[in-house]
Amino acid sequence: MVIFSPMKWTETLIPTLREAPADAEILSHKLLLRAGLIRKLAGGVYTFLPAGLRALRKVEQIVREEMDRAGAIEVLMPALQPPEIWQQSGRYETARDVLFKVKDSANREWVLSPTAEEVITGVAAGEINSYRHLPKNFYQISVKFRDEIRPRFGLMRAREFIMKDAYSFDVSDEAAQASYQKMYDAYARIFERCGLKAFAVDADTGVIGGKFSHEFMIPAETGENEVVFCESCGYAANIEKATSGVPKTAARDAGAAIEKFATPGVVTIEGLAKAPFNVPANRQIKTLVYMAEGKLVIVLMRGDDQLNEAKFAGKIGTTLFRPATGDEIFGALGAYPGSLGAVTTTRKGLEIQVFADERLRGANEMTTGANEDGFHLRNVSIARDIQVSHWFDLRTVQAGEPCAKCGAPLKLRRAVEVGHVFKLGTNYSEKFNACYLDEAGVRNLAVMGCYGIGVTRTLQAVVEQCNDKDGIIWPLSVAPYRVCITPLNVDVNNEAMKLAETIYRELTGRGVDVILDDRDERPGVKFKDADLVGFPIRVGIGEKSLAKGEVEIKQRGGALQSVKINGAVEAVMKLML
RNA sequence: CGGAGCGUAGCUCAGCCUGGCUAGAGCACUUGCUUUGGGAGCAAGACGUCGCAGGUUCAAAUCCUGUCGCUCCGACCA
Repeated sequence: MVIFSPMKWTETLIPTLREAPADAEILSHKLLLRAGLIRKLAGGVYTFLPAGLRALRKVEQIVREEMDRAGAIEVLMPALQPPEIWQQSGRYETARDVLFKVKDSANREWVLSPTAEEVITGVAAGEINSYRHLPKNFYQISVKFRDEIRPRFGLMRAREFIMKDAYSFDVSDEAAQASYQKMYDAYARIFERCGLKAFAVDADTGVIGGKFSHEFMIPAETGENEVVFCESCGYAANIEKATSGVPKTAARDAGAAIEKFATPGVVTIEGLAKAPFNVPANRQIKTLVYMAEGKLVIVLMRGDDQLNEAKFAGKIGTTLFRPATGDEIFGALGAYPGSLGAVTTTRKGLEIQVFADERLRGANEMTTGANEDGFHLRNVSIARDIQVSHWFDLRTVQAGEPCAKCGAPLKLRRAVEVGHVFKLGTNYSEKFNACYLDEAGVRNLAVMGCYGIGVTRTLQAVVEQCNDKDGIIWPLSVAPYRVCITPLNVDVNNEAMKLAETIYRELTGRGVDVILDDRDERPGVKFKDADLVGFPIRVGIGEKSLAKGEVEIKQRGGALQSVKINGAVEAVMKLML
């Protein structure tokens, strides 16, 4: 249990700023800087100053308590990891974009841990041999490193950050499901205790792999995720994963022969939708060409739909793809983007795989590119004219589409991802040979789950959600100090200061973490700073209230109440229940 | 990785276009006086290799080249 010692303001360091540094963009980032909680060392790399560290430790402690309560056991794994284990899992390649690598003086390469499946599965493989040892769930709270393409928004997307990661090992799928549910429930409690309104959504498993996953999201306009949700039945999913009940493209009277027509200079869906062509976007087939692990692939979407790259990555089994260049496309198909199509007779490279979105299945009388610059084809029937290798749901859901479950219109909102739970299955167990002997003496692979919480990101999410024009409004649970005592005169012989010291000692004696603002500053400065830093409860002691035998107690963002001096401590305690 | 913008005092910024003497303001900091219930006033003071490296020039914060860093947008729709 962490002990939170009391503190006098002049003895710690809380360097508040009137103005936010110019490189902070979003509110929570500005507030963390202005309130003197963090300072930037480099892009995506931050120092936690004393008050910021206290808030961080409180978030960590909540996480720790809930992990322990859920039966997880704490470990600490190295941040410095040999690249061999990353090669063994295959993630040296698949996660190479985010892996930080360093070299030692012997020129040997090391990986700075962005997560620890490789290490913990190795431990499990070595140390867990029997069903009697299972289930086990290991967690750690530690610094992680990710070579983010673009760090931003302070702690929200950092190169170095603190993450709680947990890894469960079970004897069976059912048992793993129970472990997953325990973590899911623990996460809900953690975010609630942090004062956050979090909700869980179906999510893509991404580079980590695995069977399915849920993300815990905090609604925020500045969030980097888009979430699809249904207010009627409760369906919620990350846009990368979301599906809807949109109808397939209507089939019309078939039979008309394909007809090539000139479309000089028209290279966009919008262009073809305008006069003189007037082909609505939903009667067009969009032909996308990607280069995936050295091979070209064609993706067909309806003209008014957007390809969802996360879904696509899941279907082709790699994230290592990019849009093909104009020259690559011309070489294979004989036309540049804007005039492309997958009609069999016009395709040159028949070995190219064609992925098509389900919404196009059965569509006819469609228009698409002719693989000849300046020409398109009309009356295209997918079934008749295009060889589709794979049909998948590849489209991005849009707001207002009917919910696949209940039909109510879906909504979209932005959110910050603060936690992610994965049902992994046996991917990593296989690669690291994490096996156990069951009761019959048969060798089985352990079934895994993994679970992450961005601790530093969660802290900033609290700030993003809890603030007003004056500054942060910390929930009691994670406030750097719960109570700030503000004597308006700090002379040691002054009655206000004497009373402040008394209340400070009494609250401290009752285990309350309290800060005494003993700075010799004008009242306005102290009030402004207390509001900015965001202490939940402020006890004001000045001559005016002293004359009435009272002190003032103010909840941050709430009303001010005057209480008799001898009832002050009780009144404060009552506010913390 | 591509594009755009920005690097001048601890913070916010001006000065740069149109080169010119000891480089400025506000806030913060130090000292003194006054003030003291919501970011005080006056006075004095300290704080800068103008991101770095080249170049042009009699002369560079200012112009040119390179480089590093920071921020934003994008990295996708044919």
